[in-house]
Amino acid sequence: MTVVANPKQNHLLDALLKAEYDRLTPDLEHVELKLGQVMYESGGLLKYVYFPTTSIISLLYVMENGGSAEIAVVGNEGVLGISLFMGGETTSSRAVIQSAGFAYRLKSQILKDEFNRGGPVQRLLLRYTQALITQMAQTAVCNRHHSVEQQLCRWLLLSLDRLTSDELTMTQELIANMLGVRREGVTEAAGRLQREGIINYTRGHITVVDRKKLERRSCECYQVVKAEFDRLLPALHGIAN
Amino acid sequence: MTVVANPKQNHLLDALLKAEYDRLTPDLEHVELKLGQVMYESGGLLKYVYFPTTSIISLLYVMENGGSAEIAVVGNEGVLGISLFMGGETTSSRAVIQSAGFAYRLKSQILKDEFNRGGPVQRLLLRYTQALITQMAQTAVCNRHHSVEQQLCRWLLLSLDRLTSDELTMTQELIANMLGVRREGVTEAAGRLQREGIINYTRGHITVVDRKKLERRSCECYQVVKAEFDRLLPALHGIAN
DNA sequence: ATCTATATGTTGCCTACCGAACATACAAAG
DNA sequence: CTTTGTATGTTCGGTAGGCAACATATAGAT
Repeated sequence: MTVVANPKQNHLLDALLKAEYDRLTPDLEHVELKLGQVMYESGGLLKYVYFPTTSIISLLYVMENGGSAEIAVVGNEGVLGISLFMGGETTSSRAVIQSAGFAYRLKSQILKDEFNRGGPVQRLLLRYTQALITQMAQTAVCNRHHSVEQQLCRWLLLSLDRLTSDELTMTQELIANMLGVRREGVTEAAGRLQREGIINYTRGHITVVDRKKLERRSCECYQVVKAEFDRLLPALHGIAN
Repeated sequence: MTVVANPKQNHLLDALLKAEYDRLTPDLEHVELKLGQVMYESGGLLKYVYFPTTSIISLLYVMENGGSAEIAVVGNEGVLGISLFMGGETTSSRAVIQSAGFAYRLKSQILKDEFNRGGPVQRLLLRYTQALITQMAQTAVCNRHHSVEQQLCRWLLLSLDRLTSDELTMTQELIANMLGVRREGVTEAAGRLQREGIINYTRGHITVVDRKKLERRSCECYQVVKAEFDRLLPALHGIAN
């Protein structure tokens, strides 16, 4: 893959009209994000917002007792740092790199100014936020009702959709952290999926072999979230919105 | 309580500047909402938005198999129908009256126009949305990690904060639906709380006797959500925002 | 005052998941 | 090619909460 880095790898940036795109590009910085890197700490200030291209960022809530749970993920379909333009300045969750890769970052103030122009950029960002809300809501439902295996499938699918390859670099321990379950639970579920030829993994590398079957093993939550993203953010290449 | 109905009973309306408040009031309709009434169906269009004054509305996701889970609640601190100005037009959740009472409703288009002016009303609504997002995120965490009893406490506290009285009209069956757990689980937890003199209930009426103890029995989620609402929406009476 | 719908109480069994402790086995570095 | 850190496998007992089936009690209607 010798694709030259390009802001348009991020769907939100890609959806901008030429005028806005040209206004923002000079300020976009291409940065590499390492696995496990903490982008935002709960309660911290947002100096930059990030538009992932090949990376995936996980929004994680860490409890007082150290337990954790993933709230949502942000990949090339979105942007990290919505609380900036929502007016909160900070969030109560932590943002961690779930899958190493690249992103374009932008100084907070610049995005804020752009947002406050109130034009298509604002509308686009709000629609994205709405999709993210759906993801969070569905996570709540999923946490309540679905088995570890179903959730693992959902999680793999959501990750897959945000990557170009069908392999993800991710230990079961880390997945367990994201899902807020024990590692053993993930091991068992993953073992089952492997035995049935749905996935394949070795020490931190998971390859999805049979995506169709994976979808069938997942709970409805994956489809609900995906459908909502597709509805709110269909592929619009500079078509405004 | 012979308080004359007043839009300012809703904190968002109360926070408006005089100019905006005067612009909107002529279009506000005072309506009564009955327990169990469905305000929005999943996927439906939003004809009105609602600013509760004495009612509480529950955002509920209903799964394919009929199971359900509450995503968030909306009371006198907020507004039902954020997806309107977020650009989604619809949501994937259902909105049900959890506690009967009154609300002011506004034709969707009017709020949308006001939002699109981009002034303080927009900022206020976005900050509210941010608080709501926190509530959803915390619900996800809570569903993952906390016991039925802890969740019941959190739920009672959140409801209490949105009412003027310390009594709520609500069967255990309904609470169970909201929390997405079995009724028996609620019965047990409620029984324990009653035996310890924290609450008191009889056939659909729950009275909170010792709020302090209730807070101690709740998980951290209640405080996190409350703190975020207080931070983002402190009592601002027409102070703009 | 009685009836009846409905809210609450209770019990037993079952499964998924937790917590902890430990065994194995692979990959990368020396 | 061996070492060693780390990822994965497995097992055990414990428990919360699921599902089902039923008992009781009370508010409100007649």
